[in-house]
Amino acid sequence: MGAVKNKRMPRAVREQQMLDAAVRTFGQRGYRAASMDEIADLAGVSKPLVYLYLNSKEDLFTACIRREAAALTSAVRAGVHQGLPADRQLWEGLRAFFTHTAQNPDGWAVLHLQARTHGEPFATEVTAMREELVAFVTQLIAVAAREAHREPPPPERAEHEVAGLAEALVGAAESLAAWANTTPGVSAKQAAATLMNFAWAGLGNLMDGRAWNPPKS
Amino acid sequence: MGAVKNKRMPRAVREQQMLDAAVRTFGQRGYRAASMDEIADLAGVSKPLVYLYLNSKEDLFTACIRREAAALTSAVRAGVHQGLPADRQLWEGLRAFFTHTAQNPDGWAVLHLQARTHGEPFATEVTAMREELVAFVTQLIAVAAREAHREPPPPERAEHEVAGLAEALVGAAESLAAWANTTPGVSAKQAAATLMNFAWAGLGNLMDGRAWNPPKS
Amino acid sequence: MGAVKNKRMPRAVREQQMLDAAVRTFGQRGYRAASMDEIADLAGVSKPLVYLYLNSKEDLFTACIRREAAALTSAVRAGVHQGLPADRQLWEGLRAFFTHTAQNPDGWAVLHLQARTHGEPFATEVTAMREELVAFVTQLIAVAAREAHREPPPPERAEHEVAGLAEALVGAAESLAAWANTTPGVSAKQAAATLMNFAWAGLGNLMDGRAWNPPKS
Amino acid sequence: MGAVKNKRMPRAVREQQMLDAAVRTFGQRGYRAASMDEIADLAGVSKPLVYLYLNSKEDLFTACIRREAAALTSAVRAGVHQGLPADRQLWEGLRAFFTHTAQNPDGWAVLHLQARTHGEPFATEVTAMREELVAFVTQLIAVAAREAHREPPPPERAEHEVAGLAEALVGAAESLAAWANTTPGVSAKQAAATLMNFAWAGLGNLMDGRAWNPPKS
DNA sequence: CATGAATGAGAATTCATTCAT
DNA sequence: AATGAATGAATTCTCATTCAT
Repeated sequence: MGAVKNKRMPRAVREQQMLDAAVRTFGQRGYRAASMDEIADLAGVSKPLVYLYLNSKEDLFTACIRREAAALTSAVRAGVHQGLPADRQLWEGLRAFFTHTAQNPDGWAVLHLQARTHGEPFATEVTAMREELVAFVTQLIAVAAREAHREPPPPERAEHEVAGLAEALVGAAESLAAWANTTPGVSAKQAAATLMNFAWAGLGNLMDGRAWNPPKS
Repeated sequence: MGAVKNKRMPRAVREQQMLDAAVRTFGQRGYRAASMDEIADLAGVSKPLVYLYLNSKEDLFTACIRREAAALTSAVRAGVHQGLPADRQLWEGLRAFFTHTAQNPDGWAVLHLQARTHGEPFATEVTAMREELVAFVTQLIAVAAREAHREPPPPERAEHEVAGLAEALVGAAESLAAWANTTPGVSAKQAAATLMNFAWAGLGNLMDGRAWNPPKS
Repeated sequence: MGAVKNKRMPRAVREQQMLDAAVRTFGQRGYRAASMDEIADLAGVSKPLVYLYLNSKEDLFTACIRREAAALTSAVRAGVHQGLPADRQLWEGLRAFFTHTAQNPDGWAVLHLQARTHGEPFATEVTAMREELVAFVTQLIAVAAREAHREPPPPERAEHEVAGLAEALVGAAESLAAWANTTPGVSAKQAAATLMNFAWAGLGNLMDGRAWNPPKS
Repeated sequence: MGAVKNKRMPRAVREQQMLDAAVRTFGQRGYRAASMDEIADLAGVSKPLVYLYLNSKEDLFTACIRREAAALTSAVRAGVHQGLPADRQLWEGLRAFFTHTAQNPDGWAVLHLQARTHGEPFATEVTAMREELVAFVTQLIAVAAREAHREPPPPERAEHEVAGLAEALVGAAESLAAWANTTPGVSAKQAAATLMNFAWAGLGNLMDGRAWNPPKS
């Protein structure tokens, strides 16, 4: 069982305990495999109470997604200090992102794996967060362009490219994180640096129009 | 329902029909949410036949993973022609990758999302495929370095850097593919181009020693 | 259907109802042929409740065995009054045994037939009860020998002979009980008398050294 | 797999192979737990052939019972030589019985455990065999009475008593056999002698009217 | 605020049995 | 004489969800 079975706690506290238990369970077992029984047990309450506060499994999962998404985006925002040069801002953002996800593996699993793997009510929830992060990167690019005294790329063209870039970055980051964790002699910081390098060069090229051009065929 | 109704087919054929149905169902619903009933229905056979040929849900899922992994790696291999310059080879590989995943969205969902989201028997299956792709990319990077007549960096340092790059590239490709599949208006070729651009610049920079260096803090 | 319909009973009560239904069903149909559906119906509850309280078919069967074994051994013990002469004690024990098995034919079928017919988790359960009965009989035989003021045979030889007799007696009682239960016109008392007669004569002969000796061949 | 998969054998041979496999499987797994698949496999034939020759699981089981019952009764008859004194005949009969059942544990399990544990079509089958054995013992008692120049007990009274005795004997024999098998220092022959003693003394008493009488209570 | 008691609906898996060849 | 292909009908077990207190 999880928390000590304290009787009579204010609702807000109980709800957080439930969400803690739910995030942990969903993250480790997956949405379908997680059972309300296990979650209630882990939270140290009875099942009916979970239903009373959070309505249904679907709603509970949604609540998890929202809480974890909010936590992640604020962690990233909190890590970045306006006024720094753009590359430094990107670096700090990446670092905050990696730190937070590493410290909340279950929350990250919920956001990245479970929420995307289980159909429509949930995928939409994550999209909001994703868009927020993309917006943040987009803005950084604008800043970088200004610093370089260059015109930012026309928004239309940029949109897809930046979104794709964000996807690529997250995927690369995940891969690198897993790889760094399992390869001796590679530190998290080194992995982050590799990624930053990768990203910064790519960004630079894109903004300069110095693109690699596909052959005709 | 899927195949034309029923009637006495040789085992090999039936098995493929079942795998087709299973990949589709697993890819769309997820491992847990997919029911053997639905799969059997979609394959146009009765459930017992599915069990007779493929033993269990777990085995069926594993068979799906293996088939799709094999299909993907051969598609990539088939796309690449030895003898071309390295950038061209990378481009062809990426294109083959994105094309294949775009044409087999369910298969890709099985490999990228479902197999990784559902515990141990399955995650290991995908690892093999992943390693094959990483090895392929690693080798391409080596070729590229040779072509550029540049001095290879001291082996120790290089090894990790190249491996990290390969990991990052594959991870980025995986994420991008999923994104391209679910984002209307993004073609496989565009996705490939985005990534290629991104990657090539990063590769170039790194090989030139023009690396971005993390601040001290 | 068994109990009066349904409605909110304390767990202990429900569990006994379930065990009643299970013993009846297992005893009549056999372990494999009995279905959890039928048991739940007979108990007047839904299947999930049976699983909630008793875990699995195997556990349910084990619980039946234990309950019936305990009931039988206490019935036998309760029937015997210390201080009586040995033949009288044996007689009371046998009577209690046959009476109890006659009144609980399903329980006896579970113990004697089903538990022994269905593999390892169960056979072991019955062994404990059996050993208790054998110990009880063994001790009675010793008492009888003392009462007869006869020289006990040299311990080494005696030990095996007494143990063998006790085994034989218990086995005979077990078979007779099953037979009496299924043969009309045979009362528990008659069965007990037949066996007592049989046993007492054999015991007397053996203790007098009037043994039947196998031919050489 | 059992027999080498010989093609094209005459029906009679195949049938015996099937019955061999069936007896083994039924004896070890029990009637319900034995699957036609396993039996067919063990016999080295396809399932449809089993159905072609033996119709159904029920019929197959019945055929097993009949074959094993016949084998057991003829073994006992063959062991006994008319003309010997009655005690000697009983001894030989017991010996033949123990020998045969020890050498055919699966067949004996089918007859003694499975057939009696699984409802009506089968129980009746065994009854025939049982009656034959009881008749054999009854006749021996008559012989013994004649030898002792005593009147045999009036048939009516005898019937139940003798049947009960037969039951008790079988039960005792089984117990002893199991006990002898698991207790070091006890040979099968000793066990048989213990039983013979037990039985012979009991028989003598019964025929003499020297019965142990239950108290009034 | 909190829970013990209870269930409808569905999940995976197995099995005896039949057809068409 | 023999079999590969196929299924209807159970069976065990799980789960999200609700009452009554």
